[in-house]
Amino acid sequence: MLDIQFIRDNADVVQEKSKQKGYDVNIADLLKLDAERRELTGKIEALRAERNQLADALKGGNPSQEQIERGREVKQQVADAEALWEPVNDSFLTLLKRVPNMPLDDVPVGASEDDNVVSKQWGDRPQFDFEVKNHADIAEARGWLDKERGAKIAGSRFVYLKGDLVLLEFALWQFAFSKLTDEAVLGQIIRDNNLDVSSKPFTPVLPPAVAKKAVFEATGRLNKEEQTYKLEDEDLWLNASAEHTIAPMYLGEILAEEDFPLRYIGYTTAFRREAGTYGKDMEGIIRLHQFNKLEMESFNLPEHSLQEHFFMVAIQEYLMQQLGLPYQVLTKCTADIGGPNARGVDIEAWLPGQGKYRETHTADYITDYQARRMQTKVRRRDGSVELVHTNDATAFSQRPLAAILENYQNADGSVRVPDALQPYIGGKTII
RNA sequence: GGAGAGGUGACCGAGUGGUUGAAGGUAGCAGUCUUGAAAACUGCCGUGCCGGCAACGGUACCGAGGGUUCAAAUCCCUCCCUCUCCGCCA
Repeated sequence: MLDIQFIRDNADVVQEKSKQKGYDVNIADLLKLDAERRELTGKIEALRAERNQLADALKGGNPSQEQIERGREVKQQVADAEALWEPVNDSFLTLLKRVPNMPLDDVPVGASEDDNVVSKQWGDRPQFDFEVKNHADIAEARGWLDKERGAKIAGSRFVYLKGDLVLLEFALWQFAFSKLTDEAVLGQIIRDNNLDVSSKPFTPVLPPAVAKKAVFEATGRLNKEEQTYKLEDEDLWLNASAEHTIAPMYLGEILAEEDFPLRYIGYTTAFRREAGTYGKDMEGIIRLHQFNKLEMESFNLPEHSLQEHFFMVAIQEYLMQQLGLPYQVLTKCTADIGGPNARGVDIEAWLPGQGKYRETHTADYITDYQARRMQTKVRRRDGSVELVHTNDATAFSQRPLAAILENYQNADGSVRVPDALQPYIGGKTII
């Protein structure tokens, strides 16, 4: 959520930029509620001050009947004032939370994902002298993907992944873990991209796969009920990304400046209901209800967070380059970056079997928007306290597996293993 | 699942109705001393919101939410969590 003081001081900008992101919020209404809330707060605090003074005067004990009567009277007045304040406060908070983060100036203004800007393309698309297949056909032919039995057990969009594809997936995780925990590798990425960030390695983490509703709400990620699975009879929701359970790790905490940046590389199985997307992107493993993902999440000092964002994108590119997968980088437009984001980048891998680029990575630049609700702060060396910045980005999901199958396919239906993954799959060169 | 103990500031830890926003200690910051450092000593040292240029004032917060009372960290209720022992189990 945004700082209300910032909204008061920049009402026009906030209104305009919210509109650019496609958010229908009325800043004038919000400020009216804000003023009303402040006025009522003032009244309540004045009454409380009176109550406290009264109690203070009676500290010795033995209050007179008259004093007790007066105390009751003030108490009732406080209660009445609070009853007026509460609905105003609720409306105020509801509206405030609805105001999206402000996009940076370099974010293209757009109305839909069609207005995202391709900022870079890398790699040569492979040429084939046979009819290329998509990853689903390749995988099903090899017995690596069983959708029918997955559906029998758990419903559509749940699958069995089997055989060498499973080994390839774990090779992908191991590959990423080993690079992101290697300070020398990170240092090289930083130098190659002229970045000004720490080379502190990422800490691997296996977070809880579920969280309480209040925690999900605090992350500001709108995990609407139609998108998120809930456990029956429990106040627990299944995560839709490791980010959802790693970001709130320091909920309500004040961290020491010298510990920054705090970098995590977390693995979870994620669950998404994907309501409203049936018939869209259904092939293979592209949009399943259950998938595995390795996610980068870091907590940063405000002055370092933008560089950290670029660093995460650079890491994503490095990983894709190591795999030899052609990709393009998208600077997402205002309509597509999402409410909490000030900037967003997608990476799309080339899928020859489909003849198009498909999203495999996202990088989110969130400033303090998420930290404000989570109340995750840093105590600076001078003793002052301020909100941290959070950054997150995909390291790998399972989608790059689809890209590997399609880009590295052979005429006989086998698949060459990218050089970078071979050490992590027992030295195999072909599966 | 059963029995018991407990959740207080960055950390440890006092505090069972009013003079406690909270003793004491650690860490941190500033200083004295020292060639320098350490030690010792002195002072400062929670967060949010409202008002104020500021000094400061008001208010809220002692796991969360309710309640009792003129007055709650302290009493009552519900929930969450942690620890110990027993049971069960990957």
